[in-house]
Amino acid sequence: MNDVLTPLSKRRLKMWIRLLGVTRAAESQLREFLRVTHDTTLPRFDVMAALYRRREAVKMSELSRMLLVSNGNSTAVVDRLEKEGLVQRLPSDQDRRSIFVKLTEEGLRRFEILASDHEREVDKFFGELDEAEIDSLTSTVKRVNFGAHQ
Amino acid sequence: MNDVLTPLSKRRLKMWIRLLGVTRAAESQLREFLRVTHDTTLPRFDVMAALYRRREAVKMSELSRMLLVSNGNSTAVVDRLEKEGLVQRLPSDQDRRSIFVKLTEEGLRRFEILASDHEREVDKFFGELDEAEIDSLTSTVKRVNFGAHQ
DNA sequence: GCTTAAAAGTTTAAGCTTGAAATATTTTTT
DNA sequence: AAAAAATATTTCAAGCTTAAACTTTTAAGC
Repeated sequence: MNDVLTPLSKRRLKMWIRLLGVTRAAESQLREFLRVTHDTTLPRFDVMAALYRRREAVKMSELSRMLLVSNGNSTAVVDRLEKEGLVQRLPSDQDRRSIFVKLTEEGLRRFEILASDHEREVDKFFGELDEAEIDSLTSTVKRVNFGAHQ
Repeated sequence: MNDVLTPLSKRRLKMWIRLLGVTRAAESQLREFLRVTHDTTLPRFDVMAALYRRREAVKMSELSRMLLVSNGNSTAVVDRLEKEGLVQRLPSDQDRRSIFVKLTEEGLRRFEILASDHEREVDKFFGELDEAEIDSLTSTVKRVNFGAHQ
């Protein structure tokens, strides 16, 4: 199964398939969790998390870059969060093309609860992995990120 | 950065965020590749790959299970592949509720080309990783899969 | 200053995805 | 055998996602 005779490219492929499987399973569990216990979705959580991390207003385009999604996508998700009163758009003084987004008071409050529950859920999913495995996986994956993609 | 004082749950969270980032970047590159050079999509590729792996007709419900997607999702993607003449539905003799799907001749031909190009693209994306890293990552991820999820 | 190019965001059409409801069939219970 | 429960798939509405087209604004080159 871990055949040293198997070409490297095939092993990379198998790795990718595994990786994709785990990621989808985790996303599925988190989506279900967010839906059932917090009546929200993963994309909305992701946007709120990105805004929370910065703690300051973020430009729409920067948000898209942070989340690796298209601009149109950010627009749609932010639209919904705005309708729910969790984020607000702010025009820029410097550049009238730009629009900043930030969490509202309510959004901030909600996210902090959300985040700790989310962390617990992630912890549950990856509970099998010990310290060494976590750190090794993190650093390996980090190396892939540094490979100049696109 | 790799702080041993950081609680395990926080490190699991960081790992998950990294993992998600890499997976999305890879999916994005593969999607682009499939679109530009083969005029197809990742979900269609995934369905064809699942059917190819079995080499035999697969029940709709089994297909959904293999891909970790909902039944409605499989129905939609298979609909499109069927319209393109790449897969066909076959009613079951045993159980008139069940429907089998399989690649057509044309679908088989197309997939074999697709698959080798896809493998090359995956290889390109994960090119940074050496043998040891690949195998370590694969086995770690495999361990997560075995944790009785859901 | 004027023209052209570039950048920021939104809109649009098409496809993907989900969970829930609906349909049809089979199996189990009574 | 009839009723009830379970299973297999599809349909539906809503939301997510993308690439491409479009609008507005800014920057660069002349």
